[in-house]
Amino acid sequence: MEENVVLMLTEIYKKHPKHYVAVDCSIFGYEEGELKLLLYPRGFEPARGKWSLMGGFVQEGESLEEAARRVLLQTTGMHNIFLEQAAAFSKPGRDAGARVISMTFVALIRIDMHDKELVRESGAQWWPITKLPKLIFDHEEMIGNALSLLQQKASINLIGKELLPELFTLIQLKNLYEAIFQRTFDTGNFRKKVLSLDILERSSKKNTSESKKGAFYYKFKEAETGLRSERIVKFP
Amino acid sequence: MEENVVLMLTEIYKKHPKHYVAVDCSIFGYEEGELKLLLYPRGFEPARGKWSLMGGFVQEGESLEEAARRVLLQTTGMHNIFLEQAAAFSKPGRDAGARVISMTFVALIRIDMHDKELVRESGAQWWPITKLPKLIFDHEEMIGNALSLLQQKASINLIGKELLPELFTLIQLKNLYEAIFQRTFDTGNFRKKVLSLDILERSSKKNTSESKKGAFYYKFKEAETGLRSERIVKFP
DNA sequence: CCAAAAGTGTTGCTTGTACACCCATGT
DNA sequence: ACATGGGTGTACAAGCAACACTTTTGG
Repeated sequence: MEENVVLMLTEIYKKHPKHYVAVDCSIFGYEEGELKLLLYPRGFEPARGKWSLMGGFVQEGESLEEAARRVLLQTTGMHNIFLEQAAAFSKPGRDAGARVISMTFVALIRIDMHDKELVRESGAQWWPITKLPKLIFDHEEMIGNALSLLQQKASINLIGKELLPELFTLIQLKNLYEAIFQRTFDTGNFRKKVLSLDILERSSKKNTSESKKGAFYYKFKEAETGLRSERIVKFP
Repeated sequence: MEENVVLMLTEIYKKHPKHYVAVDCSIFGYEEGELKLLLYPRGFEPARGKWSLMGGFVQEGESLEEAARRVLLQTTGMHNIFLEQAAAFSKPGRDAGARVISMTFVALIRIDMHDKELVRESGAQWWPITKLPKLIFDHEEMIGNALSLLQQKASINLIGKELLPELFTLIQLKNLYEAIFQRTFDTGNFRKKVLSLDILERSSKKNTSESKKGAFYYKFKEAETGLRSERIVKFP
């Protein structure tokens, strides 16, 4: 009897096809004043060796997020990466190898924290967002979408915690924002805006390597888990 | 030889499991001053008869968007519905019947345009967003997410074209926004803001049914395909 | 006439933007 | 001493929010 019910249960599902489901991660980092993206050469046919986003297939017992975290751990060696769903790409012909539905994620990591060995082994490289190589399939569209989302997010939440080192100067933060939005911001106005949010804390240390006068290091306050969301910069 | 290559191609994919993929649509409409959602009683086990979002399984040759449009056509009789991806729900245990990965969509429709017969046949009903019934699985979370997205969108793009009749008064538009954000807006300020966008056109007709004085009907200008995006209301 | 909704105007406050200017210091 | 980036101050414009006021018309 119990078996019978189970049979009926699965019956309706069985009428429908199953699909390969993958995740692809746009991994953003910030280094040398540039916003960068971690890309790797695809390891299998078709399009082996071509540049692509980090990705992987979703397994039986895992959610999309878990699959994305697994991929990130494998390629960067990091846990606890900031991760957010972006969009699904599902056109039947999008992957030349098979019908694959792919969910994209935006990941933000601190370049100074990741496992450089692991990355080197896989042949992955950091590419400045302004000079990306040609990518497989629809990965360029994925990146465009991911960048829009990052801009969207950065315009209403102060980001930086995820991309900058523990301590950073306001100028570095401004440079990050300039890299994300590909435009300049007024120094004074940017400072005022950011400090008015009251989520940064000035440390006593100064960065003397980038200027003669030296700039105070700041860090994100502990408790503030980004709960407040206010417009940081006008966007678009 | 050719066969051999194809074999190799598919080999790597074959190592991975396939999944049921579904779409679930949060169908919003606006009627009698209330924002409403179209729900229907689930037609099969498990949870047969319980309220749920309109959904369906993704078939072989169709994208997620196409699947969503198919579902919408089947249930409302309408083509060309405004549709936007929301989020993916993929926790392994989320569907009691089988492991199903579901992509949610936000659909906006004009209640006056849909096929009421078709809706009645399926047993579907329009529920005010403020008084929803209990829903299956994680559909309540899906709706919460969809509503946030709708608010997000409405805060930077003037919506209304998708939800209101061809001709509408500014008061009706304000009521729509009040229904979406569950708060009131100042009449004068709302008018000024909306008209300053210069995307509405005043018709010569007046609506005399809702007031003694009568209110001018407006409509969206033709060419303006919503390309401009400006903050309409502060959100949050 | 007057209640009620439509529509306009005024005012003060907050925010954004441009830009001038002072500060500290290594060379 | 001065060039260089760090940091502050000011002044005007734009945007926002609150609310008073005028208009129209059916009952």
